Amino acid sequence: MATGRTHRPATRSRGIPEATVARLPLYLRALTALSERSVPTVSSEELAAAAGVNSAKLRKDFSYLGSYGTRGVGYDVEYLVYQISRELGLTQDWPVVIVGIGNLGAALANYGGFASRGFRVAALIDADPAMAGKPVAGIPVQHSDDLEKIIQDNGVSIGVIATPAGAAQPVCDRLVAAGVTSILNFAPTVLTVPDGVDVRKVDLSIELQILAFHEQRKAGEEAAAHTDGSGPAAVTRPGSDDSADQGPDGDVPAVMPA
Amino acid sequence: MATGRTHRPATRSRGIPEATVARLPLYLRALTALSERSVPTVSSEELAAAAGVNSAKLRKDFSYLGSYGTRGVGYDVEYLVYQISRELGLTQDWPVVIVGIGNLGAALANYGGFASRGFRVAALIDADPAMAGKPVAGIPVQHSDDLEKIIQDNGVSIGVIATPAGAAQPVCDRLVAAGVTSILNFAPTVLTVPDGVDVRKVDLSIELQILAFHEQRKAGEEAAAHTDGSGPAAVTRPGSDDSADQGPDGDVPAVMPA
DNA sequence: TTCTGTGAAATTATTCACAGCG
DNA sequence: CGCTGTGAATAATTTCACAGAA
Repeated sequence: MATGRTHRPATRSRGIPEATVARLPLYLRALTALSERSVPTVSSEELAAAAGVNSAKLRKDFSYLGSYGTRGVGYDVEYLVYQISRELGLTQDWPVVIVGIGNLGAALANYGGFASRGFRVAALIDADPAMAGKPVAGIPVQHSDDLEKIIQDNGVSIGVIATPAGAAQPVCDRLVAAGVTSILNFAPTVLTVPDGVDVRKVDLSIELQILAFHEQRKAGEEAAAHTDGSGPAAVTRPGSDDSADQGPDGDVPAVMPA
Repeated sequence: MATGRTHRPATRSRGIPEATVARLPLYLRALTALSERSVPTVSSEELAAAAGVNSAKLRKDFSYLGSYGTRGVGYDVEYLVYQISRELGLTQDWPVVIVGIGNLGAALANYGGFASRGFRVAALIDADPAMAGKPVAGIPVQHSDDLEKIIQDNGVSIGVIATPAGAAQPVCDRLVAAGVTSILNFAPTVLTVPDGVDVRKVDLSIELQILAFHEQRKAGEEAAAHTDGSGPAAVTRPGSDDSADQGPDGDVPAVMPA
């Protein structure tokens, strides 16, 4: 468990449910687009469509922030942009460090949307001495020996880990020791952090595996038989003797008939 | 939901809750690590710790798959690896295309974990003619004119979109028209897809914004005043006159006193 | 009349706690 | 005994549906 004992949901801040918090950026993006098109007001229905949620959910979400709409009219775009930005803490500037400047780290450094709203790449850090000084996205890479100093000098509280899996936990520990309290982890590892540190994870292969699950289900729906037989055929139940390992599809009854 | 009208949860397949499905890859990774260390069995407690969840949840999750454990002992690592792999559809091979070979697309193509388990990068596609033929991660980039043919020739059902935001929806439409039914979207856009197509989204700036929210909350907890004043100061409520706009922090009353 | 804001109901997810198998 | 599997209890989230402001 990333956090030790479940203390407080660690999430229900000011009463805004975590699920709502996770959608605020979505609304904000849709609103920003409207703002750029100089659209003055928007209804919950329209905004919900733009954000890909349903309007009841959106209204409920907004109700946690306050009563920012006008009945019969909708929401003032600019005003709502500001309110959500403030709620998300984007009216201030967050210096961020990226640790691990490989393919992915470099891509992140170059990612425009990164810097766009409230976030600023304060430093790029890599363990490879050969990288040191080399500019990536216009920012010179610094060696990880100086990690602590970089964090402190820049007042960084958000760190992005894009190292290989093996390096992630040590890097995480150093970041946390140096004062980082929020971590975005791209390495395929479960990070252990002390209480009070937030970790969010972005994991490509997990997302693909979830898609594969649903994909398989779809396939099994139309063609009930697709038994491939190519799996590790010799796998047997440890305790029990044999029983039928069923094919990969949908609604077939038993899997382990005792 | 990216899908228009909510039809069917699109998610509750074979009765396995979506939240459980989302954790199976986590368990699988932890189990694979154990397997590589030749650990024969593992208790729910140990495995849960390795996966970063609590053991009751893990047991409940596994109970949806069947009774794969042995009371008093634990779970057979190899057997469970196989069962979860099969459940996730990873005993078969999923050809994947990546569309948009910029920084991120290239990083994805190079990402090892991608190919590692059940997934194979069947093709890289980019709209830039200058990219065509250039190998990335050992795979020659193909031009997007041939997208449909590539999908069909390779029997691709999973597509990864790593294009700029503006190109994402058109690319998505073409992928879907060509037969792709699962999409992993890295572009910061809400994709609209027909019913039956699954979309998962990976969005760096959304993750950062969620972290910023919690970060701000932490800051507000110790120092109630951090009023920056740098926000769009001139923003006023559209309809109403004043009323109490509540402030950004925890439980402290007002910060935006009209 | 239109569209927000929100109680209440429905659904989904998590956690508890313990019966019972090995 | 130890540890799984699971009903039952609790919590979180989503959806419904409608009162009421503009």
